[in-house]
Amino acid sequence: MVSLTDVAKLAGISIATVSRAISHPEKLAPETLTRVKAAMAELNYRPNRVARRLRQRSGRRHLLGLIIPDIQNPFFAEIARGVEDVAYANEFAVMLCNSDENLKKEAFYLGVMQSESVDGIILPPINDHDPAIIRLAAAGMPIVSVDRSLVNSSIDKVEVDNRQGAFEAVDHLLRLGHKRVAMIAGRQNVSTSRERRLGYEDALAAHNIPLREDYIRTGDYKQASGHALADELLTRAPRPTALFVSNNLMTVGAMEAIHKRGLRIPEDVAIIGFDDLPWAEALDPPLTVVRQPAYEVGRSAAELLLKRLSDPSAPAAWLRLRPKLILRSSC
Amino acid sequence: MVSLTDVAKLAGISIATVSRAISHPEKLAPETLTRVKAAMAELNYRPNRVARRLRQRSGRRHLLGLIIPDIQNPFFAEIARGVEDVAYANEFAVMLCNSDENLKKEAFYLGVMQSESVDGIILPPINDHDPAIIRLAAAGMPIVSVDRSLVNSSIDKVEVDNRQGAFEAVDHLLRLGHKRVAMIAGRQNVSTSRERRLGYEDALAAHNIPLREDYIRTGDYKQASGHALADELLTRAPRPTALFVSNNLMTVGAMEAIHKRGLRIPEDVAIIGFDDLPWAEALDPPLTVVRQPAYEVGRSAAELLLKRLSDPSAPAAWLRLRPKLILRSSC
DNA sequence: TTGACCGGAGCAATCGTTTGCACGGAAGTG
DNA sequence: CACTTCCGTGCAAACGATTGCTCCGGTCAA
Repeated sequence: MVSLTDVAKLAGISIATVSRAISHPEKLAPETLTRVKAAMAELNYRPNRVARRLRQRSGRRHLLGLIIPDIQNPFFAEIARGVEDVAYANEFAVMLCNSDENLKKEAFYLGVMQSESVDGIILPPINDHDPAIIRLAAAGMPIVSVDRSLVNSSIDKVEVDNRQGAFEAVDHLLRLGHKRVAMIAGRQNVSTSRERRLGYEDALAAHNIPLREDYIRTGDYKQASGHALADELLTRAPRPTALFVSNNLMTVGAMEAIHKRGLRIPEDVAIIGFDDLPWAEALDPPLTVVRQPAYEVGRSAAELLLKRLSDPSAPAAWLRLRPKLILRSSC
Repeated sequence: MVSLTDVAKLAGISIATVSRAISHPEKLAPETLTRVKAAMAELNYRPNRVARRLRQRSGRRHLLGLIIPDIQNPFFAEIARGVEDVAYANEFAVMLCNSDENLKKEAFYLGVMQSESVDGIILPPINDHDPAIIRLAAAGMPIVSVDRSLVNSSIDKVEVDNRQGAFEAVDHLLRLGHKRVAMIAGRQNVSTSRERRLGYEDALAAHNIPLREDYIRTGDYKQASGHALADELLTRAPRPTALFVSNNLMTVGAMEAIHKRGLRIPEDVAIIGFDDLPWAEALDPPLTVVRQPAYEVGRSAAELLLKRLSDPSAPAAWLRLRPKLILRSSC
């Protein structure tokens, strides 16, 4: 690797001046600057990001951390793309890790990121009280929580209006005439799942339909869970005529369960999912969903984080994006 | 951040000894070791990875780079998981970037990785001659190419037997009695696409079916491309009775096109895709595919890279994994 | 003429580790 | 008892950058 020293030697100048040629070019005599630039070009010099990060104060290290539950979930993959695109446009690198919704794993990666001297971290908290995050934020690490939120914390956050989204979904079903709408909910210790459930309840109430507890089943987030819970719900008497499923993978699982029972969608059972899928169009039938603007969530989070770095004392920002109902043919 | 100095002070000892307590504990007097350990625990000391990487020689820096075309493609997401799981099991961090199949972007990220002092890089080359990679490898950077290969280079690689996979797919169609099997191929400047096309030709030849050039269309890798090319192929006279599509996203696009024309799968047109999808089961109809062991590709690549780091002079390894035909209901 | 000021450049400390070398004392050997 | 050997530890030099401070020569105003 070519270092400052090599460039300095070639240009016949001190390394301090070479360094300034990069970060404060206005401080050099024009003639010196061109000489240094020529030397850098000749040697194909590239600053060493590691050394730079070691020396730099926080906020100027050009590295940011992103911890997501699972990169194989298209929702998080889309967030990741949003974050990355903004990051690289600003010459930040991104360090990405998967927590698998596991607090220990998350804590481990938070440690790695600290130890890698990231400028800040973007992540969906695993639950409302995620202690590792709260501690880290209190210690001064810039953090932006996305998707889910932490209770009574004053960190920057980007969320989606889950309650509203769920309301629209269920409202749509009810307007189509469905009277028996069941729900497969997600882990109730994450804010999004709770809000989606509230939205479901709101919609029922708005249509004067009594809430039936046996029409609500709570799972985790995995495909298998959606499959199993749909199976259960479809044995209820009377059988629900529509299903509202709280996340993408569980929706796919639920569709499988419906197909396996030989029921037709939407004739026998209508289904609507939270989160869009890139191939929702090709599913059987094309799936009606509440689409979250995941890319924008990632983009906004990264922008918020960069803003925070340049102004650490600004009040915490709270962005709330609107989801959108996408009608296809499953209802 | 707590540093070696803090621990050293608390333990009443020099930083050199504290450092050795971590990397060469056997060199310390047992009593000293316990004292140091106690101090580290009390202060909750965590070594600074940046400083460590700056000092360490290549191969012991505990960071590896992964450049993939697009994290939103489930195939690459699965590879990424394989890489990450192995990496973190060995206490390596992973730096992940998306090249978008763009040589410039790739070259940029290769630069970033060099500058981040990664120990090695895993990536599918964008094309056969990818100059930036070849140059970097020649300069001594350990590189493992996955999925696709570089011409006449002696770097470690992990591939899938694409020709065999394609053969099995098309052979399956022909055995079912299809006589007119069309193919949507991928970019012919990547090895995998070419091999898949060869496998297609092999199968036709094995069944004594003449190759019709107008039954082959070449696209890129995107959904839209699959859609458009399927549209074209379906206007051929006589119309193909089966489609073999060379990658996952194009397959979804092709399915859309078939549906849009009101044709039924598999009655009017059978379809078989290369690459599995997590929700292939829920597609209309459940999609028969050639499944690549993507997770294993990632895992093996990471293992190969780690092995390479511990033995830089070993001859280049070349792993070839077998894909598997997964029968569902689209044929 | 003198002193203040300024622009441009270099010196050297610093970030947190790792590690070759030196040193001191204890143990072993003849 | 003198000499080597060895073990445990510390000193200090790296790694590659950034940056406060100093220094030097020139300009300008009084």
